[in-house]
Amino acid sequence: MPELPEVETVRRDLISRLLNQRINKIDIRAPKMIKPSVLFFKKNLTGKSITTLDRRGKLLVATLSGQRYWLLLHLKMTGQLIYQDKFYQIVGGHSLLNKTITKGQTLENFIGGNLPNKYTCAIINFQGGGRLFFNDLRRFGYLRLVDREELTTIIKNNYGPEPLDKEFTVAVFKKALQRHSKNIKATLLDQKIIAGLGNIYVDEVLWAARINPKRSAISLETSEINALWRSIRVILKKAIKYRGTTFSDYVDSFGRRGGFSRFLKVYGRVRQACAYCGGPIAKLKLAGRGTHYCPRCQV
DNA sequence: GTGTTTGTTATCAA
DNA sequence: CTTGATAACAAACA
Repeated sequence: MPELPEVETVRRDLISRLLNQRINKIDIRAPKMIKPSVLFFKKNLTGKSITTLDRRGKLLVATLSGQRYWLLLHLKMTGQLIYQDKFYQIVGGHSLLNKTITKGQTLENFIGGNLPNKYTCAIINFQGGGRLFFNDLRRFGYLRLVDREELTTIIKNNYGPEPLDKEFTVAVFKKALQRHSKNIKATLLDQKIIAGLGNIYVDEVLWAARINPKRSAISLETSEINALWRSIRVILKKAIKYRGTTFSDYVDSFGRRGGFSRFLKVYGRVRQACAYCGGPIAKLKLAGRGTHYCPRCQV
């Protein structure tokens, strides 16, 4: 599931690969995922280039040349953005970049096979021969072209502070938590309160801070808020460093799995031993989501 | 056929 | 106003 570290990994890689290249041709295979319409999308994207690529929470925001429209890309649950330049070739049934595989990557790190595949929803072709594939098995994701006003409104109405920004101080965090009486799991999943966390990282940061996911946000002590704030920062940064978590479908822009999966302490580890106390990790449903935690450590 | 997986939005009830 | 629960979206898997 692409959350902040996964989207950030894709963003950084794409910046170094496709910025300022002219978009030549757009191939849409799943029209429902294109907003406001395929016709409008093609008309206003063709001939442009992406001049900057930013991220707000889990949303990618591409500024287009001309500064009239912005391209929003959301991967939702199973979306992938895979970029292949003109040097890609087929090796052992997989689409691979020569340069990448010589750096010590193995075939096992790559999933997805040749592109396009049956999950390819859109292909953006660039002048230099590069191609950006937007794949989405469950088709929840979207590509959306917006003007400046829509962009401002969308970001203002839907996204709280960026957890890795300087502005996200522990004081800001504390103030936000104290406005909510719902459980801390649901609070951290709320993108308006803090942007970018999803189900995996919420479970992980709560375990690291030893806070029970059922606790109400407003009930947290100052020491617990401090611990939680630190856990969020440390875990997100480490997850970015290791290029995100692959649990099912996420891959980076090279089609590679994330490296953070082996650092997961609770997510997907029900009945396995807690790294703190050795007791079994439990699982329950909270905020409509599978919630993993250690009942002995997280009180 | 049933339940489970989740990012996000919509809807309804309390 | 808040919250919580549920469904919807879509596809795969056990």
